[in-house]
Amino acid sequence: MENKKQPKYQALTTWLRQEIASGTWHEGDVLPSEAELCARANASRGTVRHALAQLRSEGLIAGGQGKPPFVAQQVQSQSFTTFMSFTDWARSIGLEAGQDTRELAQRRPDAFVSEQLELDEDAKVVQLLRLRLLDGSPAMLERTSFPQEVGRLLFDFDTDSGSIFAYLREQGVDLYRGKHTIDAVAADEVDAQLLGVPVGAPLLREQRVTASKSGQKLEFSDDRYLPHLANFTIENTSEQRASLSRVRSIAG
Amino acid sequence: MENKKQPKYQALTTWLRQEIASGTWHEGDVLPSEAELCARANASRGTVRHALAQLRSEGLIAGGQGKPPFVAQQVQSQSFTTFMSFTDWARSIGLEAGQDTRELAQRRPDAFVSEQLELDEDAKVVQLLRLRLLDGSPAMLERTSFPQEVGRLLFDFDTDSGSIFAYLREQGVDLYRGKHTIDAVAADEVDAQLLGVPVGAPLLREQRVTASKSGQKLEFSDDRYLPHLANFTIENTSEQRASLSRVRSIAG
DNA sequence: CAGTGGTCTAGACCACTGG
DNA sequence: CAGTGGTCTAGACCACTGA
Repeated sequence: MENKKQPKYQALTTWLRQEIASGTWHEGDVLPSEAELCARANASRGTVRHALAQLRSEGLIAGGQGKPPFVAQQVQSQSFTTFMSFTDWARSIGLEAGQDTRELAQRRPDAFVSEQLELDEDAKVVQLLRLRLLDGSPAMLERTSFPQEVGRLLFDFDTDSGSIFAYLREQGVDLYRGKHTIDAVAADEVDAQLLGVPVGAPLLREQRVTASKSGQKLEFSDDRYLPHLANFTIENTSEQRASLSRVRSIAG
Repeated sequence: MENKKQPKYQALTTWLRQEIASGTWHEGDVLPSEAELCARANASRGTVRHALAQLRSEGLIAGGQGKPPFVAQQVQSQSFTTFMSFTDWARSIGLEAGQDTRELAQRRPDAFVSEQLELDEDAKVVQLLRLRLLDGSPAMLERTSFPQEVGRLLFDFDTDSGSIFAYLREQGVDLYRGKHTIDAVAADEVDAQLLGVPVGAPLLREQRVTASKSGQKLEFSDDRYLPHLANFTIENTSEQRASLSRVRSIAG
């Protein structure tokens, strides 16, 4: 038998997700009815509905009363991983992510960072200043702060080798939820020098706090993008809440 | 009896939402156990769990196995209307929206606007240039273009009186879905003069295409915010997709 | 240990869709 | 009309939490 840890409804969603991804059912195609899925999966209707509800919430399927569910038009929407990881994002748009670490230090944070991470006054953090590249060209500058329990893992990691997000997850760090604030900011001297723009040039800033499932703050980051290289898009309707994705800017 | 159209689980979510909003339970407080909610609502556990799942997906409550659910930190999340309408948004944060219409004109659009609205080459649009205020101070500059069928309604409307979004909906215009692109841009001369910042100052830009349920494009807008007055926030988790809101910036 | 939420079942009735 | 999904029930077993 397989890993019996995974609940049945999740096995079902995984199976359906794969079938859709692999093209067994295409956009607009009708899925098997709930009753038929029950039979195929040898599950009760509640379990099947639990699985379908999950796919519904991901926007993969749609459908209404009296009609079988169908494969929805693929919404421009990114998985948690793609949205949280610059490396994953770059790959998803067909570019290669690069990184140039300028500083990795342990120090006492300023009040703002300390507040974001909900740290004691005397707690130290590990701070990383890293230039991110797309196909070799500067695209974003990240200033990331980690509490010591998390940050110490970075001293055993080559921060020029790739995704810290992926590395920390491999190390068992429970990066579960992200809160992102997006605004615009003028480039300061450091931004200007590393990103190759004049001081005062507009940058697109994303400030992010990442926390564990239990709410413990694990990371704070201030990421500044060249606005002609990246932006954020959101779609919403009067029936659904917004879903978000970060996409490559159209030239201009 | 009441409207019996509303299902029981939804009545439950509504009730719980109100109790939380009205402060019966505060942030971090523990909610009644599922068993107790069953008793109080005279409902089965499945129904109660359906209601709780809804609140969970909205981020209102959290909690894990073996522990009762608790009220989570309030997620900033906005309805479609609040996100689409500056006027509604201002009200939701306790400020008064104002507007100063600088121009309302009918003309042939440039290629970019024409493409966004999916218009024929020779079609004209109604364009609006309007400064938006928060408590009397300039906060955002909007450049909005409407296809003629929609735009002509504006000539019967006082664009200095309030929400165009609300007005158009009253007129039966089916503003159903929005696609928003967020980036940063340097203030041009018009921006600079009306918003009271130097030319080249960073502005937070939201470009938005609004469409009907059937996909017809009804509006394109380029809105430029003073970045210290507004920003966008998004939350996501590894289980749920992102939800978005535009929030008032903390002073800085 | 008792109490909690997580999962699952089997069956029921209703509202809606399509032929 | 038959078939579909939407709602609801009653009961069961498990995994986890905290006293």
